Amino acid sequence: MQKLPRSFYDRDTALVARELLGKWLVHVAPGGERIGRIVEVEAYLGPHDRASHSSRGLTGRTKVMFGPPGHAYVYLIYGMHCCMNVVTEREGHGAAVLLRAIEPVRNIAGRTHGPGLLCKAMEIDRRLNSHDLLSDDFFIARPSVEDAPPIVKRPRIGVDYAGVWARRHLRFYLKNNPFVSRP
DNA sequence: TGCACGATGAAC
DNA sequence: TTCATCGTGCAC
Repeated sequence: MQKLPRSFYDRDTALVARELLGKWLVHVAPGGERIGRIVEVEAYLGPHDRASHSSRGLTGRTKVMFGPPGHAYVYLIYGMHCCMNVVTEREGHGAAVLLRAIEPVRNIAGRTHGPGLLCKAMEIDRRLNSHDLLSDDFFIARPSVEDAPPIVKRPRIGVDYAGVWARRHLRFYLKNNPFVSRP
């Protein structure tokens, strides 16, 4: 298991999204070390992407997205669920990858097939917003044995308000994986 | 200072 | 299809 370097995140967001599939999300949480295999993600390209939070510019909430790559962007949605993103590209760009589903690897209880459920199972909340993913307690790693299963591309979920951007195939998941939120 | 609205999940 | 529940962004 090898921690991903900063340079992994400082690249094209859709490419980073695809390459995050199969990687391990690791959180050394109070309840123990929790590990999940990333099986579903969505790319949010930047301020020009109408589905992205960064399309409203640099605000209190989105400042993490405009920060340096390799940090966690965690926010509260619908007043009750947390969603976790990984900041990508160079500082100031405003892009991120939403983690939508994981497959349990170690110490994972409950369902994981959705961004809110993923955070609950991984013990991720807003206290981890802006946390550096090159830290030792919260990071993403390349597993010692990594396969390369086929990747499916689909429109993103829940962004119908985004016009033409809602139709872009920026959601990626591992084909036939039973832990994907919506096959 | 007030208010409409979610990158969701669960129940009906 | 409906609803719970509250932080954020923007209107006033």
